[in-house]
Amino acid sequence: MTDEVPRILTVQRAAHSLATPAQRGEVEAWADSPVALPFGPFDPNEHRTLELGLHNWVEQQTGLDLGYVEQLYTFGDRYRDPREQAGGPRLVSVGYIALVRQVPLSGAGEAEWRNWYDFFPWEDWREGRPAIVDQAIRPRLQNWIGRIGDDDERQTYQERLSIAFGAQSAPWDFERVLERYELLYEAEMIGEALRDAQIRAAISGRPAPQADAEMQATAELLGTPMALDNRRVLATALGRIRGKLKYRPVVFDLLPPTFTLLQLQRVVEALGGVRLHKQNFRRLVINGGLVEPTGKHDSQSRGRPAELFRLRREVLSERPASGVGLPAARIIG
Amino acid sequence: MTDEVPRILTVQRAAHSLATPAQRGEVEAWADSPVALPFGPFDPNEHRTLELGLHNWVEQQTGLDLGYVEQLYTFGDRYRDPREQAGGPRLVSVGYIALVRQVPLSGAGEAEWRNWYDFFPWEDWREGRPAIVDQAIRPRLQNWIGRIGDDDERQTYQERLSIAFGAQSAPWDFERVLERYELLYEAEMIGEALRDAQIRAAISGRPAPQADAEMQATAELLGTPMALDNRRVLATALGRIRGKLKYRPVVFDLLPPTFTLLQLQRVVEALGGVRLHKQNFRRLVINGGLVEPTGKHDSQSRGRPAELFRLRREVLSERPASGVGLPAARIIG
DNA sequence: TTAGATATACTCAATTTGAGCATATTTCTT
DNA sequence: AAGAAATATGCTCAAATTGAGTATATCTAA
Repeated sequence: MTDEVPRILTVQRAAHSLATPAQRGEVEAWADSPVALPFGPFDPNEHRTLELGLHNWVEQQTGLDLGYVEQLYTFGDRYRDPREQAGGPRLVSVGYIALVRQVPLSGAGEAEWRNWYDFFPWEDWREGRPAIVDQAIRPRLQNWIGRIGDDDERQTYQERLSIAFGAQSAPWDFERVLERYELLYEAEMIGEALRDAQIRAAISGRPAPQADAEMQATAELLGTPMALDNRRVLATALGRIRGKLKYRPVVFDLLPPTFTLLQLQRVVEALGGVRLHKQNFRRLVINGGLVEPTGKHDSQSRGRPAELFRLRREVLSERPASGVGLPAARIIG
Repeated sequence: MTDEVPRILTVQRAAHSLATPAQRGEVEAWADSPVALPFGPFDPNEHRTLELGLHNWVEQQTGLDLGYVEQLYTFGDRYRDPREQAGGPRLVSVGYIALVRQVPLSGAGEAEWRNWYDFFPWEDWREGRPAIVDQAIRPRLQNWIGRIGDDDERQTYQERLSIAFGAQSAPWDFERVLERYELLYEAEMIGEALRDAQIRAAISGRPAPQADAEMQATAELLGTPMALDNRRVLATALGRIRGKLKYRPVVFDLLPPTFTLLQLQRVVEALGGVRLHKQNFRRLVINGGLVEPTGKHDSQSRGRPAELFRLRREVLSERPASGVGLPAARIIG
């Protein structure tokens, strides 16, 4: 994070592809986005574990020394790379999440820190409900669903819309980042969807579908495209992090060893995409035993100096919180 | 589940291995357990997605038609199969969880339902704290850690012990199934650890380490071994399910369409490995809007007939629960 | 010197949780 | 037929947590 902006590390998409060189020439014209998540091959001879391989090429591409990482998801669908050949090899990617403090970058990948809400402008509610939701997303999705012929199918999509983007009955669920992205992709409102349709057409020799100016404009409203399905991967990651926020002390990797409570709150807010009630937030983290005061004070700020806190190491071994769902139900014994 | 026993589906381990036939002959003597999780190859030509591949071979091996499945984790460490060759191919497995009602089995895999606490006897606290924890596990682990020479390393293991198996400061955390399994494996208290040590020795030509009678006895106390690292995979799954239990309505796949609240409670208890307070559990699921009454009653039971409930479909779209960790902190706006 | 900004303390009602008691409706035993 | 045992369900009540403020403290900038 810098200031209040949560950032992800991107690299320039190297010219790698599963397609044959011939196809590549033909298809490369459909400008794939050069913005990619850091990625690299897994070499079973070199690396004892997937995680060690990860550390290795992240270091090479970005100069970054990762600490704690966590496996995210394994992506193996056909045509993740739309240039993939039927009958050819499959691109299977094992995604990992690492939370690190922002540091200067080096390495071979032309790495860059980017505001992750550039990729999901509808996910940041810190300044209130984003206008884009009601002005562009909902009406267009509703329109697209309305045009579905089959009754059952339309019904299903209608329900997915309510779940993903909320409704009277269901509030906006900040964790459903992936569901939202997938709906937008299926409705071809996302840049990648237009691009992939073009590529598929080019490869199969069909005439390229025409994306009209309005579709293009919508796609531009809906954030920066990424290479391949990287934005989908990123959506999965954001959802996962938001979920974890609730029950694991996960944000401290993004903070210096000592920090003020407002700094902590700002990080949580940035990841969650919401504003929190300040006094109650303090009470929660202090009474919850997550942090302990250092006695020192921050001098840089505008008003009354804030006390510096540190993470209570013991938290990692104590039960961090017991959630509210099913068996928060009292355990007997 | 049958009655109060949670079960997993196992198959007979087919004679598959990454080792060469020559090595296989040599090593097959170290009787690998025939108890395995259902598994199968992924064929990118056949299957559009990993998940479709999964459905396919599960059907073949067990005759089971899976509904909802969820990706668990991808396992790619070297020597997951201890017969693996240095420089040879790597066995990478993408694990999935499916929750299904118990049905009769068919298929080619000689599938069987087995009590999952047969594999983790220390995880079932429904009849109180299992004696095995204090009589066998803790003292032996403590002893093993005590013999570690390096001070820092011993300290680290001591902390892992507290986190995994609890201590004065930290209570037993029912979700840390994997941490517990890994400690036991590292301490060579688990059957698989003894077996893998033997196999590694045989392959490298070193003299086989002698597991004395006491180690053998301990290993037998600590549950049924499985093929390869399947028990580790299973530990990961159990931990994941227990985590999900808290904030997602995940148990209903294990119940008939209508059920009594006690049935529901028994399922939750079986997965969680704990007993719950009955009246409060009712209040939680009813007031939480998870279930709704059908008006019908169960007639089979001993005492007063229990009302039959069903899952409220709407729950799937509503916020299921908002957890307690960090930003249960009130959202402003 | 004061306005503005920020931090922190404290209050109070509403809600949720933990623990239990009481009552209702069955079947089983004698 | 009369309990006894088992199960389901309703209800209470104190303790803890949460939601939403108000009040006060301590700094910087003008």
